[in-house]
Amino acid sequence: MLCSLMDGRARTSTELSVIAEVSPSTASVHLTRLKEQELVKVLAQGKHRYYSLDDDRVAATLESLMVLAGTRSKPFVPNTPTHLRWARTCYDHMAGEVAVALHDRILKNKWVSQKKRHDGAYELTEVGTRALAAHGIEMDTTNFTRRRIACACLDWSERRPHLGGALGAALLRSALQHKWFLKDLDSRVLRVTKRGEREFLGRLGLQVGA
Amino acid sequence: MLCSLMDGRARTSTELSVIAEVSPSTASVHLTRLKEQELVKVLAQGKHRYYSLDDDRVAATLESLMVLAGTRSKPFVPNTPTHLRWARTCYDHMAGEVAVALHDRILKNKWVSQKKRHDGAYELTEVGTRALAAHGIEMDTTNFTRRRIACACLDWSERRPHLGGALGAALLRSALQHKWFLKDLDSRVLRVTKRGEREFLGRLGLQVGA
DNA sequence: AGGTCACTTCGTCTACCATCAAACAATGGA
DNA sequence: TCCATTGTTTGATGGTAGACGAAGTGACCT
Repeated sequence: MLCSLMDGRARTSTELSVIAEVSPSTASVHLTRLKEQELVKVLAQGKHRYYSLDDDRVAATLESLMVLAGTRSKPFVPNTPTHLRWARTCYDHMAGEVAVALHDRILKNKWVSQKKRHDGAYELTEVGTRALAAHGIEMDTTNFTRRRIACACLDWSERRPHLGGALGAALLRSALQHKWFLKDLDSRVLRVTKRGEREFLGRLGLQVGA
Repeated sequence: MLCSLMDGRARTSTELSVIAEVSPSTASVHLTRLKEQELVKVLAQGKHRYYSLDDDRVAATLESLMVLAGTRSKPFVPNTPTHLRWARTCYDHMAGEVAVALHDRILKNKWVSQKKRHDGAYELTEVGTRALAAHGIEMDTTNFTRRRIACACLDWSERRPHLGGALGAALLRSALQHKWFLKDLDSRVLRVTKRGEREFLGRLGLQVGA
C-alpha cells in the first residue's frame, strides 16, 4: 500500500485493498493503524476517503527501503475517459492534468501558502495578489467572507490536488471570459484555444501534453 | 539490534542478545536472517563473531526510520580497562583508540585501498608507499610473499577496525624504533612520548584525547 | 586430552496478528 | 424516502513468526 502511494497520489481504501490483494475490511484496519502512526493521512471528500503519505519524511524512508529491497511498483493508471482527463470542470473550478499542473505552479510561485498542516486551506500572498492582477485574473471580492479563498481539492483522475475555493472559481471564470478555454456543449470537458495556449499556458510555463 | 549497530561499531551475538533482551539462540537465528538479507555482515575473529551493518545504505535507511520513530539508542560503552583503551599492542601491531584513528586516517589518505567487498584485505597504493617512506616507516620486505600486506583487524575495545598485517606490524616496529611509543613493562599498554606526539600524532593529524 | 567459552542448530510450543464475513455507518442520487 | 455505493467496526479464527532449552560445533587455553 505504502509503496503504491509513493508516487505522491492519493488512493481510496478499496483501491488499496485491491493493490494489496486483501479484503476491504483488512485494508481499512491496516490503514487506520498507519494513520495512528502518522504514516498516512486521510482526506474525506464526498463519500470517498483518500489516503496518501503523511509526510516527505515517510516518502524518503520508503524510498531508501525500496532501494534496499530492490522493488519497484507499477505506475498508477487512471481509469478516467481520456477526453475528461486533460481538462474539465469540477463544480465551479478546473480539474484534470492542467488544473493539477496549475496548482503546483501556483504553489511553487508562492502565490498562495499553506495555513496549517493536514488542512487543505490556502491563503493568498502579496506576490499572488499582484501576479493575478498582472495576468488579468479578477477575484470576486463580494463573497470573500463566506467562502474559503483557496483550498486543495483532490483531483479524481490525477489523484493529486488542484485548486478549489474562491480562487479556483475566479481562475475558471477568467479563463472562460478571456476565451483561454472553451466549454464543450453538454459535457464537463474543457478545450484550450490558441489564445489560451499563448496567454495562459505559455505565460504560466505549463507544458502539459494535450 | 540494528539500531545499536548504527554507531558503526561491531558487536557479538551475545552482546546483541543482551541489548535486544532475548536469549542468545533467538539472537543467533535473527542475525542469520539479517545476514541472509544482507542487512548485516559477520567477521569471525578468534572465537568471537562480530556483527556490523552491511552497508552505508542500510545505515541510511535505519537513520530515516529512527527519525520517523523518534527513537534514539544509548551510545556504546566499552568495558575495557581505561589504561588499555587508548593504545596497546594486538599481537604484533597497535590497537586502541589511536590505532583506530590511524586506520581511518590511512584509509582516508588512500595509502591503502580495499580489494574486495566483505574481505578485510587492503593493498598498498603508490601514494601510500611514498608517504610511508617520507614518514620514516620501513616495511619488512623479506616476508611479503607469506603474509597479507595489510588488513582490517577488529579492535576489541573500540569495535571498529584498526590496521593489521605486514603494514600494521611495520608501523608498530617503526614506532618503537623511533621511540614514538614506549612499551609498558609486563603489559600490552603503549604510552606516547613527547617525540611521538610531534613526529607521529602531529604529522598524521591525529587528535586523540590521551 | 580435557575443559571452558562463544555461538549456532534443532525441535517444539505458544501468543499474537492479520484476515475475513457480517453488521454498521455515511453519503449521494433517484 | 429508499436504495446503491463506499467505507469502517467488530468478533471469531487460523497460521505463522518468533521465542526458548537442549544439544551440537568449533576455537582457545592449560
